[in-house]
Amino acid sequence: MSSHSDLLVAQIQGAIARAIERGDLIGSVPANIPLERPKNRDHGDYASSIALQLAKLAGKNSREVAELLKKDLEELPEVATVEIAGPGFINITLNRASQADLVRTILNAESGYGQGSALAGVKINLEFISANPTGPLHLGHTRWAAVGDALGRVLSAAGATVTREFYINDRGNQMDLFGQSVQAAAFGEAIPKDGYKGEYIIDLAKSVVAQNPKITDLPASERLIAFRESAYQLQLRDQQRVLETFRTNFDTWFSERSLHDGGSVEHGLDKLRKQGHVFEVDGATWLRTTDFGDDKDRVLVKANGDLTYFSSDTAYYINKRERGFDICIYMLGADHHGYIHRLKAISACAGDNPEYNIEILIGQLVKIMEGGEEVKLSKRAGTIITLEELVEKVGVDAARYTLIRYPVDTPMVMDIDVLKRNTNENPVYYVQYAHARIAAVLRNAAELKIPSGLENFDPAQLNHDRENKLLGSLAEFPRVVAGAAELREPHRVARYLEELAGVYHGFYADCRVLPMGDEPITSLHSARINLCAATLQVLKNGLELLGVNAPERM
RNA sequence: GCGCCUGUAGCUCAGUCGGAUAGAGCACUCGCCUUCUAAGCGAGUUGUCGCAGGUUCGAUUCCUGCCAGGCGCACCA
Repeated sequence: MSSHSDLLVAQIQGAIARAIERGDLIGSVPANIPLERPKNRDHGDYASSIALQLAKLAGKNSREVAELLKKDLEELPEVATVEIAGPGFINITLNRASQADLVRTILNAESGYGQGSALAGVKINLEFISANPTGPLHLGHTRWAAVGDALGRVLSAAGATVTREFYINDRGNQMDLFGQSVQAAAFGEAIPKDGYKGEYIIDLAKSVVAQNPKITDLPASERLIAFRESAYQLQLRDQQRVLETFRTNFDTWFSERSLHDGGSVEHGLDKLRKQGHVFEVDGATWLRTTDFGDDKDRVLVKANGDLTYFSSDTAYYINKRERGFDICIYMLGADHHGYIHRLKAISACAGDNPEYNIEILIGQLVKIMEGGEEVKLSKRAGTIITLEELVEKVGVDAARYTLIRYPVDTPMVMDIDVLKRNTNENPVYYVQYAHARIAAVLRNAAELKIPSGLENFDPAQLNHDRENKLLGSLAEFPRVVAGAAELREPHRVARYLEELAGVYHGFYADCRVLPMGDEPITSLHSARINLCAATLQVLKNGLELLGVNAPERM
């Protein structure tokens, strides 16, 4: 993916090196050259403020420094003009035809356009949702289902090997309480206090009994376990089914129990002991997480011999690392932000680098508004609205897109009424509409038998301002994907697509693509059709990264 | 008390590495469909980037303090 920006950066670095050799500049060549696409079109296709940074060190006026670099840039065949503006900005305008050649790059790369290699060779474990198998997935899980899945796609696009993992919290008191609740429902008894309520418990009880009618005859001790285990399996399968319809697929469903049954917890404890961060007080076994920024030490084994949930966490982290993952990403809800320090401390206690091997992303809350009021009721779960209910209301595409388009560290409000609307207010339709519109143009072009292959593509034809702007946006895509992966922020892809859709609509309004009436067919028509096809490809690739459909017709 | 997150237009929000005149959508005003999807396009109006300092050529962005809001601080899971 060699882009114009890479080319320009390399040329600027070369120019600086030559200037240093001549003695015009002192110091070394900076590794990072600032190069941006200016908001203002008068500032060229690309602009760099490098001269302002170098001026200090060189003891020269920054405009003088810019002049030193100007000639070298002008030598590039791809560059049309170089201007020095303001305090010393270098504004670069590309040769139109060379910029239009991007269409060729995109159409040849197809779905590969936008893929990069920044994370090549890095094995990432991406853990998200990780709900208890004791009830339906609700709104909080839904945000992660959408964002986590999109992040997985974006990281893969950056070259990483990604494993999506769902940690099943299938151990502990909650499971027992769950079993008791389902059993009580089966016998029509009162749900134990602090037990699970909601219609789904009754449905589960019916399913469990239907599956195994003899369950009610079992002796009490066996019966409770049987209820718990059957209901667990049914509820887990229900979560899997719902996630599948939401287009969120996991590579690994990791059971907390398996950590204990497989000896991973003991193994983890051993490892931490060897690292020297385990101690005993009051009969309990502790991990000295305060050595690494936690505000208090944490108990691994209680005085009564029981293992804490925290012990599972440590064992799980160590297990992930031993499975070969370089980076373990945890996506947690806002109510778990207190876990950041202790999880980082686990990594440090295990002898890893907590700045690299472990990352914790915290997602803030989601609220749903409908008819001007907050929606809280859920028929199924009794309290909070479920993933399935949200999808029933607005569909998978709108739900996924809306959840992804905001940074996760800010609380968000989903307005159901807006999501049902098919207008500009609803960004998912805006982007999808652009895709469908282009698809229609290409269908018509094929029908008119206009030569449209790349062999008929003359980049020099594309010199309208709108075409130029569209090409500029298309060129940004690989950079946007790389940035989204690096910063773990898939919403950047969504925002980019909205901008691209807007730029396309502008082009469409001013640049007629197909011949009118009996107008003769020219190479401009062919060129524009190729530009449309390239835009279609980028919209499609972008939507694919979000797991949102790119419809051919709307 | 300690910790995490947030504060940008009337509303909902973008704005990685500090850059030129801080951007979208909605709302409001006005234009554009007898030929490619008007679910669209164009033009206009809207700001003490929470407050106060600091760092520097330059701060919405980085640092410190304060104010306001959300959330969390178990030998629960």
